[in-house]
Amino acid sequence: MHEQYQPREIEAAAQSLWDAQKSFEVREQPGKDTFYCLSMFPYPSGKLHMGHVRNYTIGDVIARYQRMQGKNVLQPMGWDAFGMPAENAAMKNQVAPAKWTYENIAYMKSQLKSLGLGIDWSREVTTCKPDYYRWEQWLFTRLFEKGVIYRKNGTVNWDPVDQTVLANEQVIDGRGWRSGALVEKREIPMYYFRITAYAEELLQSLDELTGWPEQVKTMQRNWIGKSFGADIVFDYDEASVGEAGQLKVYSTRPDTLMGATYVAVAAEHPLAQRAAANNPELQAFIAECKAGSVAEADMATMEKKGLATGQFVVHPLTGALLPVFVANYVLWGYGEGAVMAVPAHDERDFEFANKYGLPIKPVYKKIFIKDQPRGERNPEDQEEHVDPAQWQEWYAWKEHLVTINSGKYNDLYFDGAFDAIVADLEAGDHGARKTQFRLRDWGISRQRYWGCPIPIVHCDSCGDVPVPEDQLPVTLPEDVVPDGAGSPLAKMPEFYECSCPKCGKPAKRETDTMDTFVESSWYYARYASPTYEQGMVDPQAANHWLPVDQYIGGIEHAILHLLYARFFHKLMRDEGLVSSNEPFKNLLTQGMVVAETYYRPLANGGKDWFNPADVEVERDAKAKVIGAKLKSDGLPVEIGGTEKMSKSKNNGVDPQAMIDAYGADTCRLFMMFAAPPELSLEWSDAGVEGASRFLRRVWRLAQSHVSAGLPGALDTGSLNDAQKEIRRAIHLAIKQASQDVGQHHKFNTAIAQVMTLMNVLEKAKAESEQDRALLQEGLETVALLLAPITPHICHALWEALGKDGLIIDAAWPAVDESALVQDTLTLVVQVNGKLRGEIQVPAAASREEVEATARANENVLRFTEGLAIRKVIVVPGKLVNIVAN
RNA sequence: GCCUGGGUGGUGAAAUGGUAUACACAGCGGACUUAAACUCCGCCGCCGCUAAAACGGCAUACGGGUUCGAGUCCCGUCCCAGGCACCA
Repeated sequence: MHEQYQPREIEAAAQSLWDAQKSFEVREQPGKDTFYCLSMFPYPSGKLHMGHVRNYTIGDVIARYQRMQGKNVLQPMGWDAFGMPAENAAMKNQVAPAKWTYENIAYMKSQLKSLGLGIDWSREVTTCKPDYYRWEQWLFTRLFEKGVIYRKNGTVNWDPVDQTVLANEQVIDGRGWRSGALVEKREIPMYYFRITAYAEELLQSLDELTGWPEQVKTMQRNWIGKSFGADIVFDYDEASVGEAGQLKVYSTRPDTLMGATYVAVAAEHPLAQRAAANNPELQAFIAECKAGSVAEADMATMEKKGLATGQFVVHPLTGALLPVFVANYVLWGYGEGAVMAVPAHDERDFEFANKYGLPIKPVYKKIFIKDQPRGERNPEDQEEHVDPAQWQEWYAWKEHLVTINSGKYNDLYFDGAFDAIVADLEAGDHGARKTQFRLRDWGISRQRYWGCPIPIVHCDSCGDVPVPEDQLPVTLPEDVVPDGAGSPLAKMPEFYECSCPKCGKPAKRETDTMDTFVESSWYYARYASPTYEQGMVDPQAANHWLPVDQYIGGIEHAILHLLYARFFHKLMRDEGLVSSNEPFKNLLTQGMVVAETYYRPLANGGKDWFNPADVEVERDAKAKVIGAKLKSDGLPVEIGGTEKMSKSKNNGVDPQAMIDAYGADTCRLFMMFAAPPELSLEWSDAGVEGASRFLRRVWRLAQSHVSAGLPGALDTGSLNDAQKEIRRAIHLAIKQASQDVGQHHKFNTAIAQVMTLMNVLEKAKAESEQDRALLQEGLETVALLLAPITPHICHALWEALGKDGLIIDAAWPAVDESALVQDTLTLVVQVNGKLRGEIQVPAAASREEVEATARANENVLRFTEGLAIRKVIVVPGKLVNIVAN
């Protein structure tokens, strides 16, 4: 064993041994428990960033821990290789996206290997390769024939200068990112996955996902957004509209229909179009509604504007005429493209009504009633105006709402009003109860080059014809450099000119590609049989490994990716490819990696961002940060706060520099120790130094222990008190680290336990053979507990400690409960909840004995003097609280 | 705007409703060293009292509430972050 800790040599040796022995290549082993540990695969953007390192370290720790539990562990890796950044890089550097992507993959793969991840590289999957996407195209054609995929118009951001469709990200303050032109909304035909047909199941089966964070399930539930309401039909007022007809709206609040004072329609709605025909003002407003991006955040934060059409519709219950407005916040393509407005009970409608002087008619009032089942009015009910202070004391009185100003529907609670009004609408054929979802069908057409071609041929005679299986894949040419104006494929006759698979006549191939979320929706299943050529997945292999036991990835994927993957799994299930209902049994969502930002304001109002590595932080005597200056010129810079590491803020720290300087183990240890996985992690150079220091301490202790020769076996029956304390520390660490790693994935506290154990072991005597045998047990424990986190150093320690076999094949240590037993316990004593002293009691002491000892405590007597003791609360093993006044 | 989280020392953080600040980092003091690095030892929330301690008071974003006891549960407010369907 070398005297100094030399991470470079140790890590290279361990990694080449694992490589040579194919230690992490797995195959199906019937009868052995499987554990499929999956981290979200990276987009090959160039080099690894800190988020990747964190994500894959967490996954690797879990995978290695499960292996030590005796499981057959599958941990694969691949590349989410299609996407926009490759096209942007291509335009900037005049390189084809394919070349750029493959070079990035090669470099990032070498980086991942240097981290020492226990990955089965024989299963590597790359989504931009035809042997992967051909199966995506195959499934597409099956689903198209089944009607799960269909074509309709959708709204996109249109850059009128570049003549191209823009992603939401490419629209900055309503303008195209390259041209600077004002963006418009435009309708184009697109293909859609009918995800809404699975809305109910996607909602219901969230309940089965007991291994998912509640937070993520709540977000998905709200996203799917099941609501109970009614369609409500308003007849056109023929005099003002000029023709007969009906306007349909959906509302979750038909109970407030009596308070509706106007209706609002989208700019594209037929009523709006008709009214605009000879109304230039309305035409201008409709044009204005088309400006801006399609992003919902933009729509929701923009100023709510509207314009009266001069048209009216008839209230289905009262016969009153309600004015029809065109409003920019009503979206065509969401529901009916029209809403009824109840200003008294909806904040947005209230604001709008005030702005345009529309009537506001309340149909509910507050009452306070004695708490009892809803629907039963109590003769003692209080009408409004109960003093809130008084009300809080009368806890039995609860606030409820009952209808007013609603004619025959007066004096009802929500349910009663809802039912009565919907019943009348149904009877009058002007509405119907309806359950609706907020979830919309998934539009997957992209007018881009670097994506999976949509396998459809457009034939003048036969319509949209899916490409037959024997003509798949539709291969994407890999030597194209896009120019940012429209889709390159649409300008390549050699790509789109073809003949109809049905009738053989000349036809045109679809030139749109698929949303890259499609590839990432099923890669986890392909890993089970990555080279299978007879189908999308080998059902036998897929069912052996799936569902994924542990999925790990960023919280930013809580909705879209995770919902699409769940949807795809159900599609594959319904194709007979997999037998499970859900793809991911347990989910761990990691927080972001953030770092401080530094900048200097520029004359043009912008900011010049400096990398933390180039900045020197100034502190006061108490080490509080008081300023920062640039290392190169020594002049001050502004501190911009901690943010997600990004190119735009120039606060990224390259993980490679850390790996090169300290080694993979230090890097992994720091990442796991700095914060629990779910929290965001702040970058700290000093923290890395600390992690490195700890590993050197472990190495030094092991080295001095081993250099004196390995001791004989430990005799646990003849330990002195000091040795018992040390052995207790060893097994306490095992117990707590096992819980932290195995159950809660709190690697930071598990590491803290091992650090505490190291503090004990370093102070332990190493004189007698028994001392040294105990130290041997302690060091073996440290190596085993750290093995998943810092696998290289532990690999070397295991060998140095004279153990047979590799530590990757060793079992996770077991707790010896007898080592944890204590004779006396320390309890704290409180008086009225305030800490007043400590007492020592025998572990077996009765409640009475504990109470008596507590009451006899000097400080307790001081604080209870002159007071009557009302109550004594004894929490076994913890504390005594004496209540006195 | 809507949905979901978060806010604890100088910093990262810890705490099944039961001793708030474990474990680290930074800082300060000391030992070792020709010197430095490494390493080791000690101190380290704020305030009061004190020669020093003992001791006491106050602190978990802010304001209320429930409880013998609240960082943790409930109500309200503020701030920060993630997502919002074409970034991945």
